[in-house]
Amino acid sequence: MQKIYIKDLSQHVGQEVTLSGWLFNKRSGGKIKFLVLRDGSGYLQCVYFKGNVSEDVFNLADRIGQESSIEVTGKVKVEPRAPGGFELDAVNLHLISEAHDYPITPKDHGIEFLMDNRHLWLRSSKQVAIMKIRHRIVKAIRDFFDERGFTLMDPPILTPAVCEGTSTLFETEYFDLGKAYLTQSGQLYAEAGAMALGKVYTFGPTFRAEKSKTRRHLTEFWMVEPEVAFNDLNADMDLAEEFLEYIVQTILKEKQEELKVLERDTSILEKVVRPFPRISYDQAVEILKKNGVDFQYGNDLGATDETIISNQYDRPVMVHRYPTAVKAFYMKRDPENPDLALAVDVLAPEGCGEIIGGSQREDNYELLLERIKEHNLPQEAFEWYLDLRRFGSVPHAGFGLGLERTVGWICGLDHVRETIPFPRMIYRNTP
RNA sequence: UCCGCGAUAGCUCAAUGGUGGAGCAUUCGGCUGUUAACCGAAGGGUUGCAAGUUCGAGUCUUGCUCGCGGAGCCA
Repeated sequence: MQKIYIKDLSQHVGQEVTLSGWLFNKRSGGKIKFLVLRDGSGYLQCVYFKGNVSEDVFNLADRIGQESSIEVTGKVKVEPRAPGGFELDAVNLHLISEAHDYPITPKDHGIEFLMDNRHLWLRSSKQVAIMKIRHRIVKAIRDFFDERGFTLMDPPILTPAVCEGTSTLFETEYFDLGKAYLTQSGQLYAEAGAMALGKVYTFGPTFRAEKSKTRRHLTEFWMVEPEVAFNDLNADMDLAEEFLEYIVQTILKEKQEELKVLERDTSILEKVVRPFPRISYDQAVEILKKNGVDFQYGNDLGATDETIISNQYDRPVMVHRYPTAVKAFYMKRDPENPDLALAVDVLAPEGCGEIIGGSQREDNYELLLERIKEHNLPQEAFEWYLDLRRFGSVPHAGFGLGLERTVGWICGLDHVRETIPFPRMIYRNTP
């Protein structure tokens, strides 16, 4: 028999079909049982009338517990009273594996309990919706760059130490070569790729051993990092803007059902269209001062500062030209004011904070070497990176987008821990 | 790392320093249209760990452990 999934039931109205899945919920009358089946593609209410099935089947329907795996057979009918609009008039029930005392009941649970049971929590309808949206965002990201002539280029996960200090890097032994570290970013490798292929993007997991305990931080998260030869900061911002619009509009178009499960207010997402406001760091500081924040010029924007700024707008806001002191060594200085870096952060609305950080890169050999020395970085570790400026250096720019923060924003979640199947955080690395 | 809050039944929570309860879940019974179904009954406890105050501690004090919220940190 052909395998049928719940999402395709509209094509089988009036037919007798068999579906397999798990018992999601059960309600019963004396001679009627409502078994809600889930199969990963949807939910289906199956009705067992005492007179329509054998006594064994009816007793089985009465007995099995939540999350028992089953195979149901019956006739598909349109039924406005059933969730989803379709119902199965069941004639048979086959038990695959019986379950009892499933810990996650259809009532409220605390976050600690749910996180301890993350492997089971993933079966809940909201978690299923989040995972489907995450998947679609990943596809939208790849489609966007693939359709625009970018080449996906995977950077290494294991890297030598190249950043300032090792306190935020996860460390591991690497044969006779000493220590290796889990990557924090594929950017420097993406720059090498851009010099080879013009337009590249990296997309993979990155790791930060920061002792951050906030709703926006994971120790292991996914980042997509495009890098484009001959782009300047403005072109970088154009790309970021088009990219975010594409992702949000794609999800709005294709994932309405999941957004509804998540009770997401989509009117906010509908406003995410170009152009996004672009303000300089100096203008951002003015906004903070107008809102009564005692902000020290030259500092980086804190979480609450970002919220105040993004609340001024109904769509993502791009803040550019930060003081060089708070930004990375490889960012190019603004030729009109060497105290500023040609950097941009994109802040998502609704207090979600930074989801993109990018910059035009320093392409001058001498200036880059100077910055490496200023930051007390080991020059020998950067010789390969300096080579990119020795041999055919060009202006180039790129950015990094945090996948989990983006998923959290689009899904309207208040914590990134639900945006990845098995989150890794400072105080949790199980299950 | 800092500030704040918390830990009581499988889960979510209640309990004036004086006999530890409820809802859900589980088990049993009832119900032919339920929508987190409903109705009736039963079982279920080393109140996170250790010490202290007290005639008496789930409740007050101290320490520890674990977690949660926030901050800092965060190319």
